[in-house]
Amino acid sequence: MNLKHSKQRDSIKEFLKGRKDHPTAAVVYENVRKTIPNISLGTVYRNLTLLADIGEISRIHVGDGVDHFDADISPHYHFICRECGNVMDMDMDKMDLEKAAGRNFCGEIEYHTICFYGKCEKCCEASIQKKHNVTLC
Amino acid sequence: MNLKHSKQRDSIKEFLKGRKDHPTAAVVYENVRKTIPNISLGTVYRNLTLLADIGEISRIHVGDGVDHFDADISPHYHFICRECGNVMDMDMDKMDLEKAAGRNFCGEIEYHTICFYGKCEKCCEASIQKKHNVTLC
DNA sequence: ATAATATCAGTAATTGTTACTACTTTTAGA
DNA sequence: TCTAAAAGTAGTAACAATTACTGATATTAT
Repeated sequence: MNLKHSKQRDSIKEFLKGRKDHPTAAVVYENVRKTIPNISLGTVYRNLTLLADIGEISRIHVGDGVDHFDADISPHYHFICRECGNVMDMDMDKMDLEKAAGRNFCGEIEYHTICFYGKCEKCCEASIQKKHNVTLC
Repeated sequence: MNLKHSKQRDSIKEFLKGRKDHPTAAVVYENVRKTIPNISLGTVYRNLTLLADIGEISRIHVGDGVDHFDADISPHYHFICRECGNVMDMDMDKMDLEKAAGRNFCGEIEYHTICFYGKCEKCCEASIQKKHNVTLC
């Protein structure tokens, strides 16, 4: 393997592993800067791309125009709140859809993604509070 | 409704309706230009966004960094060829996944998308031809 | 008709991401 | 443990997709 060690890449990977949300490159940059103040945004992008390419992290497209990254590479699905934009994991098994999909399809299906969209728990509570003008404890 | 009529918007909608693939804004622009030569790319973007917002078309994110648009707003899933980048419809029923997903989730699920990724029929054939150095009829 | 306003063309600005360049680290081998 | 090749880096410029702005035009209700 022609990969060399770098503390920048380590920090990026470590930061991602400590998060359960799905940060963007900009968020990774802002946070890794706390330990490596002069790290470059380009370095963050390059290493996120590299880590995703070699399969150590995964890149998530949720439709907000920004790439998100996830240290959890086990197969799972995502939920995106249309209110606050948060990306969270869905606690459900991965579906065996590819066999069903392949019945009417002549190419080769390699993998699939599912995104659920709606309003997350927090935003649901917030809108109830707003509607009834009360504060839940 | 504070919507006024415009031939630009009509052309955009009509072009989209005549396509079974899922063109990008740039492709829409290039084609609508054949009937309205001095239409602006900004107008295409604005109207695609407007039509998507009012639900007359849908915007598709497949992860290639470019937005695709689809005049077919009936619920269905997509396949994206990782070789040629084509976006096509999957001929399968929409799954009832939201009930299952909601069991361990406290927010409100409004809709979901599924994207299958792999190699399309054409690209499969092309790679077989390349491997065996033959031309299929 | 005409006034109000949605829409337009053209262009500038913004945003997320990638490429480039000269300098710095890492690491395998003498 | 030197040393030099290769990978990595910071900083910045470039890029591509998209959006915002501006003054002009088209549509529609009255």
